[in-house]
Amino acid sequence: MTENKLAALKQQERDARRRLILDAARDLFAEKDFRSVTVREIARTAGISIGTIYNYYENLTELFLDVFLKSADDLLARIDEMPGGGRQPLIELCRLYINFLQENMAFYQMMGHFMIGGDLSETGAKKLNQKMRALMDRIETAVQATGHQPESRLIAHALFSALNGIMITYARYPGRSADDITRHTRRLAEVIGDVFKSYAPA
Amino acid sequence: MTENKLAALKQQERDARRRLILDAARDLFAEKDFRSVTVREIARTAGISIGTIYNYYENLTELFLDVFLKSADDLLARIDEMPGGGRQPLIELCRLYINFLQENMAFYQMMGHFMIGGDLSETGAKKLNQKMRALMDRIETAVQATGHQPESRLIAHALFSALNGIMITYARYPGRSADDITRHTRRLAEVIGDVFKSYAPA
Amino acid sequence: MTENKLAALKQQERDARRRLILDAARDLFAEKDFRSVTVREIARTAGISIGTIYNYYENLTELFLDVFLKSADDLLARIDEMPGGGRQPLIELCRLYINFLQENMAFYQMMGHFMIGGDLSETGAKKLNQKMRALMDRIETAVQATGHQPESRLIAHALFSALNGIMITYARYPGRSADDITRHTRRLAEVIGDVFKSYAPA
Amino acid sequence: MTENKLAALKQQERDARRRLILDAARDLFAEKDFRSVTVREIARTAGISIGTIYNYYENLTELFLDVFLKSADDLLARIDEMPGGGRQPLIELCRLYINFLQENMAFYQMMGHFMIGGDLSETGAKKLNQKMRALMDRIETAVQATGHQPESRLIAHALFSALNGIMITYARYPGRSADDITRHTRRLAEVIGDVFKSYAPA
DNA sequence: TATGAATGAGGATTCATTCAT
DNA sequence: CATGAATGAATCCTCATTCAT
Repeated sequence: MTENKLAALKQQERDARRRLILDAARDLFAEKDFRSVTVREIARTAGISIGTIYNYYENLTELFLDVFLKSADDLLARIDEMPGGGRQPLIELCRLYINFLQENMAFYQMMGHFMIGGDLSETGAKKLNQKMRALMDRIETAVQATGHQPESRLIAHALFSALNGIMITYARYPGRSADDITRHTRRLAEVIGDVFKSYAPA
Repeated sequence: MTENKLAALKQQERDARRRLILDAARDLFAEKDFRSVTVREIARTAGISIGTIYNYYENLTELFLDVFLKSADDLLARIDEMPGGGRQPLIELCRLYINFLQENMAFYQMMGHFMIGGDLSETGAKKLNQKMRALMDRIETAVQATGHQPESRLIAHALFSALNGIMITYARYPGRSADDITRHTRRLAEVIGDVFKSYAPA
Repeated sequence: MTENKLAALKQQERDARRRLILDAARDLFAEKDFRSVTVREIARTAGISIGTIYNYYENLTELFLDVFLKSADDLLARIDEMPGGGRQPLIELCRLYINFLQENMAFYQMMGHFMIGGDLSETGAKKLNQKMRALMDRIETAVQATGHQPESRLIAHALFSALNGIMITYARYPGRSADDITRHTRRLAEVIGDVFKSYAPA
Repeated sequence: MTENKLAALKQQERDARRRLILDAARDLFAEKDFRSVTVREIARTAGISIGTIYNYYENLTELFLDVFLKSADDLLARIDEMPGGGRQPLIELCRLYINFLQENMAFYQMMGHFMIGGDLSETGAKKLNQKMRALMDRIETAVQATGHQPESRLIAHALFSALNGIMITYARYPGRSADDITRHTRRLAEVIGDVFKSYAPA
């Protein structure tokens, strides 16, 4: 029993430090393109040494992937906590997602990155796909709630794309204030939500 | 007058070489992530020296921006050449744009890049914004053609975002064949076109 | 007395663990260049922790040296067990030595390493030299048995060198099968043995 | 014609700088194990930047190989310049080779290194083998001159091994003065030469 | 005494940019 | 104006060793 407790403590400490690294990375991703974040920076931000990072992650890619997965978990949790009583769940979901993206710029950056080239390991790719599917399930459910039974998956894909597109296009529109951008992207999210809600395929 | 001619000739030659560099860059962008393309590669592909590239462009960013701007010009030209007689101009536009993106992966990659971090110069940012506005004008026109007078600019933004989102999400979906992806992205473009076409704000 | 027994037991345990480390290192050396073997690998192979290794050895060099010394002991034992009745003891010795080297690649690698740069401590160097002298004694004895009384030490040196040279030159000749190499090195050992056996200085 | 001259000059300059790098590497190899020589050190010693080295060599291995090949050329040249009138060409050759090894410690270090693992490219391995064969040809010729017609190649291999072995065993015998070592290794070379000269297989 | 996470200097290599020719 | 060799800061990652538990 004592051993069990000790092991549990060790694991807790390990998790804590992993979290430290993760958060450091996230903080940096909020400031700039995640691709230009270096191990040195992460180490310095986390207040640990470079070598320690490699005790927790095989390489930078694995760390980046973990940030992505954890962010996806956060997102899924937020969706699942959404009050179900709202009368416009689709639009609510759009708002929620776009707010999330705005706070987690790196999430969609990584989505694009890993989708395209992102030298992922076999298992890494699997984890990624699993999260993506889980996310799509939530969206599809919301789409179905608007009355679309057939083609609901396809429409979910389209909606997901549309929301992502907002970020790539306007997330940091040069020359606009952060507030302006926030307001605009939210407005767009609502429009898109409304557009999809109203959609009734012939 | 002779001087003028000479100057004109010089300018022509200059333009020709600029084109050479541009095309070399584009060819390389078609093969891989534009961020991983090096000056050396561009020089080799263009059959000129590295130094020459720096005679035509201040730095790599300027070159990349120029590729983006020229691609935007191509896109605008294609849109303006679109046969106007079609009964579904909005859907046609969606198809055209998504086809364009698929052939010009670097275009949307750069859009994301410049929007987010892209260390652009003042003038560079201006040129970029101008092109984006021109593109948005075409989209707005198509949106208005479906009957939306008020809010047409906002809807245009939403549509544009939606189409871009398709690419970031599905352009190179891992594990799918190129054909599958092409088919799926086109299908999504049509769905989005249809969704927006059918939209009639309350 | 109890204390003595306890101390003896402790010592036994200590020796056992030392042996564990040693054997792990040897196993790894059989697979690859000893210079590329890491402490981590040794610890993992031995099934103990890194720290423990440093409880038994000051540093990696000391461990490597110990492997060398133990290998030398093995070699000496084999030589001393050689049936004395053979009529060609010199050639037998050559065969034995070359077989040993082939099974203990690390032995000759380390010989070269320690002879050249090998940052050995004072005591380390002493131990090394002592073993080398012991080995040379055996060779000299075999040389004398062929009739060479004067200069026998010098000839022993020459013979020893010659045999070592076989390994550095042909031990892993690229493009040859392991079998081919074994056959060739043995053939060379015999030639060298024969050459030295036949030698009668003017 | 002017162009030809210009090109020739360029090539000369290129060769000169290659030589600069090569010599820097050689100087460092004389001081310590070539495996522990770093790019930074070579660059500093040569008085150039790190990047420049990579303009002349794909990677460190290629540079090391080049040092080896150039050393081999030097050796072959020395052998071919050997006065042919000597009455003991075999012993002369042994002396020459051992002197060479003593001045070019890295040569036999690399021989061992490349023979064993030395991640050589296809072409690199070819060049290496070619030089080795050229060297062996010289030795075989000298062996034949002592009267051995049959088995001369095998004996040449044995002799070559034997000479190399001198270096690995005594080149830097710890605790001996450089002079002592030189004297001893030369003496051993002579013994080995004499042994092989006198050899008459049954 | 055993543990193994933390350390960080040091490794090879890359690449945008400069500048003498 | 074209050239392309030289530059060197910056990249990721490794690994012997230490030390608190």
